[in-house]
Amino acid sequence: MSEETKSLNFIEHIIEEDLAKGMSKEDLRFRFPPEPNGYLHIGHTKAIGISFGLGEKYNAPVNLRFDDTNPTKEEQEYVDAIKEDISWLGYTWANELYSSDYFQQLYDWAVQLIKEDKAYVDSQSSEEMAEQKGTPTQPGVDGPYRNRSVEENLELFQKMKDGEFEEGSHVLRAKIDMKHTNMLMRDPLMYRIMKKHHHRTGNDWCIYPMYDWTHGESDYIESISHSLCSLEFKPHRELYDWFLDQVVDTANLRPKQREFARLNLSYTIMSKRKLLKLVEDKLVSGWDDPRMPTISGLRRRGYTPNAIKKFVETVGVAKRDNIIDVALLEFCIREDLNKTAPRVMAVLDPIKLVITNYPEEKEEWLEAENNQEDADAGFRKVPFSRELYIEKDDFKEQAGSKYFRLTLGQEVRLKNAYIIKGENVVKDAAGNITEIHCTYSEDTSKKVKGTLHWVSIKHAVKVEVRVYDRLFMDESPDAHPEKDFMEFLNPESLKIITAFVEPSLKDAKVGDRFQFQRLGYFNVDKDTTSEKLVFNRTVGLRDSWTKATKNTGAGAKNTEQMSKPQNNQPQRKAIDIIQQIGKKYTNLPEEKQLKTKAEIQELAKNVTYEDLQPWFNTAAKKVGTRIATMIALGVLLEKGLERNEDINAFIASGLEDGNALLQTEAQSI
RNA sequence: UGGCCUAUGGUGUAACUGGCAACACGUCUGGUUUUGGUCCAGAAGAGUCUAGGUUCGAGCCCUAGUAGGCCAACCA
Repeated sequence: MSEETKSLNFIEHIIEEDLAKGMSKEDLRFRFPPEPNGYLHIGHTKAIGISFGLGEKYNAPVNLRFDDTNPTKEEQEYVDAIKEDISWLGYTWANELYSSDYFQQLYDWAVQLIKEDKAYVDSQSSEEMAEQKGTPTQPGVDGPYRNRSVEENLELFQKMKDGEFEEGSHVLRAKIDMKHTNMLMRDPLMYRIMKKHHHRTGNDWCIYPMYDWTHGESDYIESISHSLCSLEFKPHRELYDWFLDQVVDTANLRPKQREFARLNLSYTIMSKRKLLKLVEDKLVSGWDDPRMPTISGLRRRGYTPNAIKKFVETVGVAKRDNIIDVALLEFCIREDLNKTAPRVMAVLDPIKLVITNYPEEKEEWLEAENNQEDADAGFRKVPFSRELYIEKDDFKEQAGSKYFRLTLGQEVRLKNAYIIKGENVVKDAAGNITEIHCTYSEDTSKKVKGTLHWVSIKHAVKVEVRVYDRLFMDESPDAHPEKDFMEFLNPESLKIITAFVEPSLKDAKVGDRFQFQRLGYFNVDKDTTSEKLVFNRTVGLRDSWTKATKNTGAGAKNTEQMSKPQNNQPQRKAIDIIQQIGKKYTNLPEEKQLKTKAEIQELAKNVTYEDLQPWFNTAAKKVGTRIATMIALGVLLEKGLERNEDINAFIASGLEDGNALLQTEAQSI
């Protein structure tokens, strides 16, 4: 059984290499280390997907470790939310752990470092220390307390621990090198005094370790083989290794930190601080507002774990900064929901349709397929009667031939029901259409261009629908140094609509997902009460009609419909094709070279000197391109092109070139 | 005026040990369709940042440049 070989990302390559070099598969172990100071967002999903994905791939344990070394910011609420989000995504951690579990061990190691004269207590203000630290371009200088005796350091550190000092009066620093080119190595802080209650250790400690001192040692304690984090921690790696050097026993596994580029999404912000501001300023309803990029927001919006995982898998893992198009996220959720969401009919922007030849009191319950993508989804009944709602957009008094929907005199199909023909309209005094009158025919076998969704007015259920658009109108709202990201807020990111849905939806439960046919995917919001159903629009269907009309000047209504730059060229120029096929000329086997040469000569007949001339400056290294240019030049000269300085210089350079093929072509001219 | 990292279609990611640059999204055609959805078939779009070097052959190796990112919290 041959497995399909999927290409590996750079982290997987590193692991495979380690395995090849003798590391045992059983030693593989990963961790996801969130700080419980906010909610997880789609960006974290990438980190989660990488570490937990690796765990699944190699059948290795993955720890969930809360990095809780700063009691002023961290709260139990966030711990609970993070656990819920990871579970919801479908991942299982091997152990639930906390950096605070290791406070004693960390303290003991710190004492050991002091005894080895590798750490010292500094008693200056943070301003003084910052000054001595220098800048990225200027080395730092040693502070006055750097050479305290081991005994004094031990005593001071003990007193720090015992709570005898005020916050800010002393810190413990590693003694490394104040002139180091990496600023993180300029005697980094290991401990600060904080007389704060900690969500797990209570008031046991009044000194708390810093991230750098904590993280690598925690990895070591847990025997994490590969400690994966985002790119901005790259400079920390040197310090991570230095701290490890001080405590690692070579008999044990030594963790390895590797960094990948974090996920950025277009039209979205990921900073926890900025997301918090949206919550605090009440611009959104909370961390789980369906417009938020948080996992809880996406969940409430109707996204599925599968879609999110697929998305993370698709964006890949590399080391360069990226901005992923939200269209990819939308593709992933549509792809998933298309297969699973039951179809129903709902009218969001209703106009009354009267079927004049349908009896007043009659009603029929017609059979409707729940999901044609899923053979097991079954059927339901939908009520039909003389008076229906259809979408306003689905009718025009008169329209061009490209309009497939209802017009006067034309026939369209009502989904799951009959064929109707527009007859006339009723207007109010202002000239607005209030009713459309039509006649129906029971022959449903007819071929018609359009199919409309509808609901029977008598049976319809009135519901609230929340239609979301992107929160920001700029592709990267927080990438403008001159402008605040808040300036780009989209005032129309939420539209609350009263809509009518078919009665089968009456019993829908919070979280249930549906496709409102021809409109999009919707789910039942938690604000739903026994009185009122509330739906969120998860994402609209792909809509090539709106796309086509807006190009002809109908105008985009919202930012989702904003057109992207179109980059279509009617036809490629002959010279471009020549350069393309010429590029690999020297790599080709001889027979193919001949074929390619003939092709170039054929194409060259359509090339002007003005097209060709710029290619004379092609870098010497790009021999293939130069050969192609030389061949084409030959054709032009044969056609009667006059030689000039540029041409002669180009031929001369070809004659002198080290490449025999290029020489030959130059000689033949 | 330092150190580190990165550079491949519009976007994201591949390309094994150097061998005709591939996949997904997006875009555009056409077909099927009781969803202008899905599905199917196809197309356009890349001088692999620049200039040198090594090589029969470079996206990949070397050198120099350019551009972008990160680094000066008692945050993580």
